[in-house]
Amino acid sequence: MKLKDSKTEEVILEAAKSVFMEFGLYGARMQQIADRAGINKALLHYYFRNKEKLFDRVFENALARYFQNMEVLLDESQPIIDRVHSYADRFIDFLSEYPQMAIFLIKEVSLNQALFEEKVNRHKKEKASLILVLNQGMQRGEIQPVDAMMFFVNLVSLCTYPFVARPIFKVVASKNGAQWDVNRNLALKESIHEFINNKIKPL
Amino acid sequence: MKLKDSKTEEVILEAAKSVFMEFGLYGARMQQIADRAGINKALLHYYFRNKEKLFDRVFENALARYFQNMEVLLDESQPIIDRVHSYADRFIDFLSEYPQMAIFLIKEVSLNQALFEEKVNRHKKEKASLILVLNQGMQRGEIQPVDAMMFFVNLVSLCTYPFVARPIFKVVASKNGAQWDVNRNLALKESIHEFINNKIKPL
DNA sequence: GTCTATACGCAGATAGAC
DNA sequence: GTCTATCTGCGTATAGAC
Repeated sequence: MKLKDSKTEEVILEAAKSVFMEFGLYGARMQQIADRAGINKALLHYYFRNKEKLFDRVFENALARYFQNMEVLLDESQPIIDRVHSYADRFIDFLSEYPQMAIFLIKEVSLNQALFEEKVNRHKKEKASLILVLNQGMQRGEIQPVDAMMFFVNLVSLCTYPFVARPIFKVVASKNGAQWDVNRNLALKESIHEFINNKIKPL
Repeated sequence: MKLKDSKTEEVILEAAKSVFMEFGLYGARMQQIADRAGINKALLHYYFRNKEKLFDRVFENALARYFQNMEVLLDESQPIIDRVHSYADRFIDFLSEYPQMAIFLIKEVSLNQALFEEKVNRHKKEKASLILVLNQGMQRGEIQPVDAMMFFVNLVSLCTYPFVARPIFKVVASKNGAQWDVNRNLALKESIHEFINNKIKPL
């Protein structure tokens, strides 16, 4: 029955999130986390015992947010194709707000796949899987038949990689007299909506 | 006039490449590079002075290979739309052979954008920019009008992210009774060709 | 050129005062 | 709970023998 969420603990978690997201597990420095939290290094260990455990907490939160996006898929009041459009929009909004999240996930997952798998399983209670919903939509004849897994991969790629590789795209853009900015999100969404319609919109 | 490429130097570079690609600049350990090269740690410093300089050499090679892909775009004997298809295919073949390359680039670029920009400039001699070629194609009426930068981002996303986020996709696939394997490359290519045709193929 | 041994610094973790 | 001071281990880098 612990009602007391220590203020300090929250501050630390917030600082840890920002540092871990920027530098990853191994790149992050406990000193920097302490600095951003405005406290001492030793206090980090007092609250979270060690770096891995602190990271775990941050990672857990990140994963929760990541999977939380999928819930829109379960809104039975909307036709499936609309849910897919919303899903893409939310995905991009999420990444706009936490641009480091994707690369943060990838970095650590690629270093420690087993850990990731274990953690994902803790979040799998939801049936809000795009692939599931797509298959459902195909059975009902609500959408065009597609390879659901491939569609999922394509869609997530279109949404995510612009954020993951933003530094690269910015360089390419400037070398070509083009723009690649946050304010291109709307155009990105439109482009993806077009993709979705081309692939699964009923004729 | 140095004709003599030291055998040891090559072996070290090969080992360094594999370790740096797997763990990144800061994650890589000189000891592990030495181990994979079958030599001693001190010898690394003898040949390359320090870790950063060794990394530089590897990074340089990676960038060269990365940009080398673009050359197919300049083959005037082919219609532009075919070049774009080839470009995508080559991109995927490249990433199949060096699956760590993309994430390797992203990791380090996101940590040190300035360095990346400087290095890219050293490779910019080529006019083989997809964006340039697209604009050319539009002027000639060879392809449908599109936002060239957005098309570039979409296309690169579709090609690259499946490799970058492979661990994640594998987990998702297995949780949904689907497959996500190297041997899905052909299907991935087909999917991307469809995207290209939808976007820019003349009616 | 290649090795062993070692110096050096950094970052995570702990001890212990307050 | 929060701090300062300190220990410890690891990883880069160097010295120096062969």
